[in-house]
Amino acid sequence: MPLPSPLTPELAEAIAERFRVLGEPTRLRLLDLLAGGERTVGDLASEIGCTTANVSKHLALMADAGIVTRRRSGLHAYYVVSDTAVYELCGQVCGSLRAIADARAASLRETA
Amino acid sequence: MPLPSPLTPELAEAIAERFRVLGEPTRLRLLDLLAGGERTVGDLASEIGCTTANVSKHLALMADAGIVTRRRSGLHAYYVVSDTAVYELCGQVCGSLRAIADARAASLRETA
DNA sequence: GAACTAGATAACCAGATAGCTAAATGGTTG
DNA sequence: CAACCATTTAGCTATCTGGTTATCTAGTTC
Repeated sequence: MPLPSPLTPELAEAIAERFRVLGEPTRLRLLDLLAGGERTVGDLASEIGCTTANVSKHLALMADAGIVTRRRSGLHAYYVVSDTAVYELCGQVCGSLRAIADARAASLRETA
Repeated sequence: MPLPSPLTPELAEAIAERFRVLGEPTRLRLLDLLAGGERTVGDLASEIGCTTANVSKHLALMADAGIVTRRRSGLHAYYVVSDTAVYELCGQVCGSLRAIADARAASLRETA
């Protein structure tokens, strides 16, 4: 299933929206903590060091985006990552960052 | 080279920043147009339908991020994608979006 | 049902940013 | 060097959003 070319504004917006969800460090840290399995809001909040209200908002946003899902049990809400492709994305971005840093270091050397 | 766990705030910010660069539909459309090879600013601007000033700013931002590089020749500035991994990222995101849409459609059917 | 707890939501503020117009820069050509 | 051209930058506005505090909801326990 190839992408339309030129990319339509609508599809560009849909893809961009997903990137925006991932473009926030607190959310990436939450996803990282969730890599070990489901966790509660308060648990995540205390580990990250911010308010439960804030964490709840981030998780709700990611749930809307289809990245995490929620399971209620008693007083607690357990969140789990439903789209594990996000970890691949993060890994690939790290690869790019490393490659760019290396290239810049090399160009500094040859200019010197 | 594994990522540190838990993800440090600094690395989370670095990864998030790259996602933010991609989290803008106009930039994604520019990258799509650049998939065919290098193009000038005015060329890209007229194809997308916005001001050259705006396109120039977007391209400068992506150049800072190491995604595109610039080549000046006479009056023109030719931009080209230097980190082609961005196309992989977009493709993966499209895959996720499709999977999520399918899953939601399926859950609608079974609830009905 | 009253007190308590976990989580969600509302209202608000501060900072970031995409877009515009206008002005500046750098290169070319008469 | 003067006119011109493509690109960049500056200044501005409107919008969006991450974080906070305060309030509300829902489930538990006594």
